[in-house]
Amino acid sequence: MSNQQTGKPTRLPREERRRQLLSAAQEVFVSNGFHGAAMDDIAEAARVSKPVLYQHFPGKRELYLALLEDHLGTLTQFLTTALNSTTDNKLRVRETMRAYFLFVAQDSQGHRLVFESDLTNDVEVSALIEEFNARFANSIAGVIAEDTKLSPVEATLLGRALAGMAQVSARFWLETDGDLDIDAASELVYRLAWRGISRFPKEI
Amino acid sequence: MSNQQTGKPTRLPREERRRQLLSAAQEVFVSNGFHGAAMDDIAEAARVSKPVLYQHFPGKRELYLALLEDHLGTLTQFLTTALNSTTDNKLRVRETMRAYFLFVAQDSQGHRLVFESDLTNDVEVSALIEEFNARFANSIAGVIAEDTKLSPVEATLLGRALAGMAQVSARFWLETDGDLDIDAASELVYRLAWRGISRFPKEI
DNA sequence: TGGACGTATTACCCGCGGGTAAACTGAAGT
DNA sequence: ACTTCAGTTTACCCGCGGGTAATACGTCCA
Repeated sequence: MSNQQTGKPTRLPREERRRQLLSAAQEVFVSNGFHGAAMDDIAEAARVSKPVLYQHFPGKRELYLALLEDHLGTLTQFLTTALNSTTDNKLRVRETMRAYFLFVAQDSQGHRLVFESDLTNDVEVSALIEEFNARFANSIAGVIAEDTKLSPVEATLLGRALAGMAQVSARFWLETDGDLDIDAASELVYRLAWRGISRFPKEI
Repeated sequence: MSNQQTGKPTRLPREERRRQLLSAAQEVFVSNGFHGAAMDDIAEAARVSKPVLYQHFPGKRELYLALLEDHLGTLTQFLTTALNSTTDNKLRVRETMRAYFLFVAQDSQGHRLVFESDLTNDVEVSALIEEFNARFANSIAGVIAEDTKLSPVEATLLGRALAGMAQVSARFWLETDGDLDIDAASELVYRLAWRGISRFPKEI
């Protein structure tokens, strides 16, 4: 493996190289999954030899984890921004739904690592994802508890339900791009969610 | 590897052996995932030597697919029964949600293969799952379209959203068993869903 | 100018695990 | 009893892929 198709090794400052490696790994992991991605593939995608990879990351797993944490951080930021953008619960739900759609629509395809990981048997991976889901669902549960008289346990279940709704619908929407623009889609799902939870305790 | 801890090989009629192998494979796949499961593990779990496995299934992949199709079939049956159990859409949604919870609560843990597969990069696996999701979401979309004036595209998105809600909340509920019994949990999520979709086109 | 350190590379190791060849065994048919 | 054949086992192959020596190259600083 030569660094450029036919060229000499290009030397890069450590941080820059690291970013490049992460970006190459991202692509390969996204299109092949963790198990389908070979370290050789990633090295090749980065136009670098394998040991370079191991100078920056102790192993494949850690490389993957670095990316996963990265994207979970981004998504968390999207969501907290949305949640804090207003004090009106209705608008809060609307903005949060929109944030989900925006995250999924990012060109990095980071959502695939988060929501379609094929490394779910790794305890650390599943812990990271579960921790994120728990935090997010609990935020929603808080909003629900505020507007209804449901018990914490019940509110948490509904929080998970709505989080799942957001995640699944956003991913589906992305696949069918063109049919519905992002605003129309997220607005629709938001309305579904809001109608579902608002004034919940009352009949029908 | 001897067939019984300390015993001689036990000979079994073909069909019976096949069922036993499937059941052993099920356990191993469920607890280790596809990639974490070695054919040796499965053979050992079935108290059988590896070539026996290959007499019944051409390969690991096919063994996995057999199980996956099996569980998707079961779930499909649960759902169609629920969908056909009434003509009242409200009750239909309720029964369908309940069916989802019942499926997840089965002791076979089959839902893990379906909803937490780590073989999503395999085209056939993802096609099977996607086909199922599409069918189910479209059924819901039909119910929605019947009760609202949404376009097919919009109804489909909401169908996916509700399907995702059912799936995610049922799985979450299973993890926290004890807090809420299955009827209370599925009832709660059903109400969330039904409030969300019923009379959708009207404001708020 | 030269050596020291960080950056790369080539070339290799080796274990895990999917898959198989060949031989063994025991029950059923003649 | 002898054959036969399905069901089973032992013992092996071998490639993929994660991970690692050992080494070369450049650049900065004394």
